[in-house]
Amino acid sequence: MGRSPCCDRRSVKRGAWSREEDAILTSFVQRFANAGNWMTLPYKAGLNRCGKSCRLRWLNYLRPALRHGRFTDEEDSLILSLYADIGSKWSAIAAKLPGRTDNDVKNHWNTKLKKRHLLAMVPSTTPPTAAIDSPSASDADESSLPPPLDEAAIATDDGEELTRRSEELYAELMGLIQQQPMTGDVRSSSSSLSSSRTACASSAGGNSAAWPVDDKEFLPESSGSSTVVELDDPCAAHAFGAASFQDLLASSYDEVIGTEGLLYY
DNA sequence: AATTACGACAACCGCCTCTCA
DNA sequence: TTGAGAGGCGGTTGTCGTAAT
Repeated sequence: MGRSPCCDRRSVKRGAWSREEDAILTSFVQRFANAGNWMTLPYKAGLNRCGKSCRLRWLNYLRPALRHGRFTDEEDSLILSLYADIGSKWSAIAAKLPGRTDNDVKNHWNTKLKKRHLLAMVPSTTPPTAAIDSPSASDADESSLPPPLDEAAIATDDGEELTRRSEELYAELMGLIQQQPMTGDVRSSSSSLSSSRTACASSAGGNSAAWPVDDKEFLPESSGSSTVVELDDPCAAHAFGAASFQDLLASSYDEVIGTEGLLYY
């Protein structure tokens, strides 16, 4: 009550993310990973989305090293155990499950494990038949099996493919940018980048929290390479001048990808 | 074949906490 | 010390696919 929303809901897009949006967000976050601000990201990247929505999309779905798909028996057991200990602290529980997000764990709990938990709370007067245990039994049977090959392959391939294609696009994009006249002296020296970073950080309201991808495991190896260090600047999109990240993507659309679509396959 | 019920999960909402000027 | 802004988190809702009737 009386609390202003973080963004104007009428002017930002809501609902399911398109593949193009995913690609833009992934490329942007991976490239400008060292510092940044979720609230200004949509503007910088040219995404018509709320910053919080971008953050959520990245953390819960696009972030590398995430594991999608069914939970294993061991994961189920761990969740049940941790829930008994600490309750619905989903972020804390998820922290114990590599590759899982709090949203994943929460959803899994609400759809499956809650029932199992409630059944376990039922006094043992009810016979522990296979039927009673069936959610766990059947689930255990299922979850103890490896995921269906195609499903696992799809999940893995999608993630890797997205990263790979993002890398490719970015490389192409950077090539085009190198050829474009810059409105500012962005590339001239690392010192100018430093000043750009400082200026941007202050202009962003001083709250310059790093992207949550400072964890090295989430970054592609190439992102730490010396060839891209100069561009790992959260203000680089601004420093590009009038062109937002998406503008640049769009301008290079035909040259890089052709007219078939951006990154999606 | 059509309809309904249900499971799975992505996304949103709003409150709380933290950081910084 | 305090207020504003941003991030984090848990609860909830919406949507889609599929199984059951």
